[in-house]
Amino acid sequence: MTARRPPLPTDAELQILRVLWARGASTVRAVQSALGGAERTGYTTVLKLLQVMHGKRLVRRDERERTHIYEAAIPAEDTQRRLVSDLAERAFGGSAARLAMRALSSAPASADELRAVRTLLDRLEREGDA
Amino acid sequence: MTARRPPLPTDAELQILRVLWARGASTVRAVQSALGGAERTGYTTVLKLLQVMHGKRLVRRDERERTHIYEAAIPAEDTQRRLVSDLAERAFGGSAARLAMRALSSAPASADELRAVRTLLDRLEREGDA
DNA sequence: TTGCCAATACGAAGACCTTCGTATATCCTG
DNA sequence: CAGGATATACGAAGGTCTTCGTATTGGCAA
Repeated sequence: MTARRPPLPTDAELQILRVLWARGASTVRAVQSALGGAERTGYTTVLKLLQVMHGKRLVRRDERERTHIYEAAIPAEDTQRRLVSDLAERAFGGSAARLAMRALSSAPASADELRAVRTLLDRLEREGDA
Repeated sequence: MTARRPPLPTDAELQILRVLWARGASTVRAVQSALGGAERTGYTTVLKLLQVMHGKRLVRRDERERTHIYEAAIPAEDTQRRLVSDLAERAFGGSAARLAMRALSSAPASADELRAVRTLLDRLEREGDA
């Protein structure tokens, strides 16, 4: 059997992953600061979360130094894809396209973003033809 | 103050809402059957869920007859929009457009669906110009 | 060396979700 | 009218998630 893919991150876990994706490998302390400091989240809370995430293989950990360094085990793109698929499954009968349309029509997107979507669409239709 | 909007549905709640959206107002028994019968979900489980959802105002209930009739309190479109916004917030820095792109590039969409997305895009860009 | 600060590990509390058992009421059939 | 089937109500168990307190260890400065 191959190494299992980790489960989808929970809410608090996703918050931490966002920090790790943005900052790259980080200490617990750095993650905690990025989350808004002690006002928002206690240090041991972040630590515990990272430990749990390590158990789930959502993050990797470098323990060579006393102060451990954590980094996301899975790129943002992959995780985002899986989150979207999950939502499509749960709320859109499995159709990611319907989900995408709901997303586009729900929030006002900038002209730049709309252009980017169109470019992507062009590419997808070309590939579909091929 | 105006009537509060209900919270986002949980997983099991969403499953039930999907039945109510598809079938319209239904009895507990009908929902349970639609979910795959007793093999999949016990009757009292569905009942309890609907009672909880009623408490959260996710569903409305007609109690005039002994056998209550439940219906979704919020249309599928609205709830889907809120679910998408929530995910955009949690995993895409608030950008629904980036979420849409991830959705489109993650799952193969049919040509029909791609056309529909393009049409929607046309409309959005027109409205943006206006 | 002693004592302090910072880090990790661990456990447990409290919240929410899902599931189901049981109690009770109501209806219908014979 | 009695008995069974079917309905609702309620409580509680078991799971997961998030939070934090406390214990312990390692390093460093005076």
